[in-house]
Amino acid sequence: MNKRDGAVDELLRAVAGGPPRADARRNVERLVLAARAAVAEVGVEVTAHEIARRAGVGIGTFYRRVSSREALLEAVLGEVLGEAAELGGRALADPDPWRGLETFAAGYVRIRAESCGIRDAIGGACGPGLDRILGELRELTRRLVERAQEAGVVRSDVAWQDVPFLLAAVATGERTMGLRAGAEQWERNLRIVLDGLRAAGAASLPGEPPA
Amino acid sequence: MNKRDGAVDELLRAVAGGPPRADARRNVERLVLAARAAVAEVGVEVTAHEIARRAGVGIGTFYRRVSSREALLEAVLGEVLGEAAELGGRALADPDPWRGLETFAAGYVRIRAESCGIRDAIGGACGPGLDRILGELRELTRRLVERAQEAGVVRSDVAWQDVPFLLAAVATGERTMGLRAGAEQWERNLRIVLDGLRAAGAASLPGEPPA
Amino acid sequence: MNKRDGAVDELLRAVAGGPPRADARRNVERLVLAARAAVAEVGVEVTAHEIARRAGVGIGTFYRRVSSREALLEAVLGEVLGEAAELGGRALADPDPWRGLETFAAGYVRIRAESCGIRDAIGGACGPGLDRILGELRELTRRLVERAQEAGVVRSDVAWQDVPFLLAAVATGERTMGLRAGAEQWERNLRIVLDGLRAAGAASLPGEPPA
Amino acid sequence: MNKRDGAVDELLRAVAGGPPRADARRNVERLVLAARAAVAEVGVEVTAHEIARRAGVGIGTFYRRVSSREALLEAVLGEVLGEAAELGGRALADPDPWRGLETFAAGYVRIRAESCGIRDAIGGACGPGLDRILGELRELTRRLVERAQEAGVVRSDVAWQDVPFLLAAVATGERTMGLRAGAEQWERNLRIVLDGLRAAGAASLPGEPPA
DNA sequence: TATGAATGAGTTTTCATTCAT
DNA sequence: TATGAATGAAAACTCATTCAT
Repeated sequence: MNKRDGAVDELLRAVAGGPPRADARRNVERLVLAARAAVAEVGVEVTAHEIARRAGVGIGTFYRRVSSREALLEAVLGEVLGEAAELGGRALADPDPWRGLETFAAGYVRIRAESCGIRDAIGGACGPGLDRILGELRELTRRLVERAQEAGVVRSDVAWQDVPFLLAAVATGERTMGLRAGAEQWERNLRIVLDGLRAAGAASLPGEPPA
Repeated sequence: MNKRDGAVDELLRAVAGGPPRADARRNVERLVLAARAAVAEVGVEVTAHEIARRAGVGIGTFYRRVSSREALLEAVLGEVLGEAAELGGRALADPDPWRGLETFAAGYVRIRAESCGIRDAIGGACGPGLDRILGELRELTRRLVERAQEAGVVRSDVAWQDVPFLLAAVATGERTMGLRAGAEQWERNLRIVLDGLRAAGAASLPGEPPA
Repeated sequence: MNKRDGAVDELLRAVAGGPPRADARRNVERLVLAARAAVAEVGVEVTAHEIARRAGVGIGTFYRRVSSREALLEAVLGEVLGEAAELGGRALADPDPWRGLETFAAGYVRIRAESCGIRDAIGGACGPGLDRILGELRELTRRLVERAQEAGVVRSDVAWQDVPFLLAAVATGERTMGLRAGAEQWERNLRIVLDGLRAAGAASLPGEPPA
Repeated sequence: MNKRDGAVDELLRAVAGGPPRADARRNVERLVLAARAAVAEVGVEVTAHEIARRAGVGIGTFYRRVSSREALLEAVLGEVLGEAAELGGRALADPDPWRGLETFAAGYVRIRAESCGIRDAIGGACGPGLDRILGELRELTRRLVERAQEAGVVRSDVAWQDVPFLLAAVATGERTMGLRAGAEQWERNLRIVLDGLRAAGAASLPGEPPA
């Protein structure tokens, strides 16, 4: 049972009392996978029936395993965040503080963009199931940013809490102001943001860092 | 009748032949106002009934005045964009190219944030009613950015088309990674982005600018 | 005020106390005319607004003059029936009993077909406003048929009350069984029916004539 | 599963992949039955809710089983036409050409009258689901009429395509010209029409037969 | 008086969720 | 247990009719 199964386990625990049967686990896995693909393809508004169909299970099984459509989406989110945390761990292992931050930023943005529809929900009013992974992710972000600041490659007026918001911002929608984004638009955005984060920055930031 | 009534007029024109009656105009205004507030509060998915209720009119009046829920949202968008364009004009009148861009950026982000729910739709598949105002806005953005580049205060590897995407990104959601944004979060984001846009930037941007 | 204004007068009487003003009468006439054209064009399901628009009056005037959409359709019906009765009178003046019946039949079918949508309602649950004209029409039919029977050109086992039903049927819909009717289909139908009515007929009719 | 279940099967096939469950089939049958009765009673304009109520199912089941109100009406039509075609087959098996035609005519009119509201739609712009059965019905009609003409018992100036229109005409409404039809009115009408179709007929028909 | 603005019940349809098979 | 049938509360939108201007 690797780290990324956390979301699946969460769901299984929520229902059963005894140890989950093998087929139950398989169905939950299928549902999470199908939901992720479906969200990526048609957006967060996918219907429960559509997800069940893609997972190859009946709608009855869907609700027996998942308790609600929203709970499943939360589980998908948990998976995505788990991947982001893994990535954060690897980034922290990079001896170069700036490169580590850069790597994490790029990966985080990409992962987030892939689960495009749910991104609005990320960090939103999530159930307690996501608290642990979110906490982990915050801790990783804090360490990556502070290490980079100590190394003098990130300006010191930035708080580590600013970074999640900045990264959340990078993956914009397909279109704005009547313009259509190319495939690399978010990479261009990220470059600007990272350049803005470098030590060079002069004026101090307004307001307080988020809590 | 000031410029910002454009959207209201648009809707009135779509239905009646003669000059619109006072009460009709009042109701359209109420509807646009209510829709804007409702979208800001509960998101683009507000129901027609809810908007009608907030505007204090019957559902029949809603559809008589507005033809469809989507048309009303488009009108709200038109209003928001109109305000942004006004702001852009004033920014271009500022003799300092950097300050002009900065002013526009801050205002644009604020205006956009106020109509938060529709922001995803901005620039999306809008009806022709918005084409004119979007074109105007693009032209303003182009002139503001190119003027700043000619003055050497914005890095030259940025395309003016990047700027709308960067600004669209700045006003992030309330929460991310379990953190809650303070009221000035978008201002902090904007500062970083603007610093990233300054001439100092070294590496050239990847990919192609959006069309 | 000729005979065909009966329907208009009916409506005027239903509302006003004193003698109807000239413009009131003009508006009712317009409404009946517009309703007739509208029904012929788009069917009985025309909306009140559409009729008002075609008549060039407001919807308020519509209801002030007409009391209800249904009442207006009934008035149209009254007009149509009035024309049919006029025709019946002329047919009775024809010295040839068979030719008289034939003329009436053809005209009645044509008139009925023109007000195609309301034909289902003809004779249906009409208000008392139509009773007089319907009675007149029945009397004319009776005399035409009985005169022809006395002259030996219509079989005697037919009751005059059968004829309205036979004629009502002749103007069929545009399509049936996947076939499309030509413009003269009802004339072909009528010819068959008239031939069936001729004295030649052998077997007596089943059941009782309608009351 | 007899022939008359064709319409039910059609609807079931449209939704499910595997073999339909017993309760699903029961509900479709109920819906088709209820729709048929409802149409006969209140006309084609019956609401989906009303049909569902009569069938004793929820509105959700209505749409799960039937896809749309119109599709259900088409299915009802299909059933009716199926019954007519069966009857036509039996009529063709009758060695007496005239009696065969007579039998078919009577049955067709009766069947049609039962689904009185949809009769306007018969042959109208139907979906492809009805094309086959309509074609079958046309072919039967053609053979019945031509056989009778060859036997010299139907006048030769009639085209077989006239017959569907004539039969469509026989089943008139309940009331016309203020008269109320007795139960056998359509039988009386049919007798006249059939007598008109007999070989005796003199004058040739006007216009062209329908295509 | 004529106008047309406002009304809201009613229509078709969708979809999250429950429950019988 | 897995299935998919059934449910019904909305949602968008229409239209006959009333009422303020």
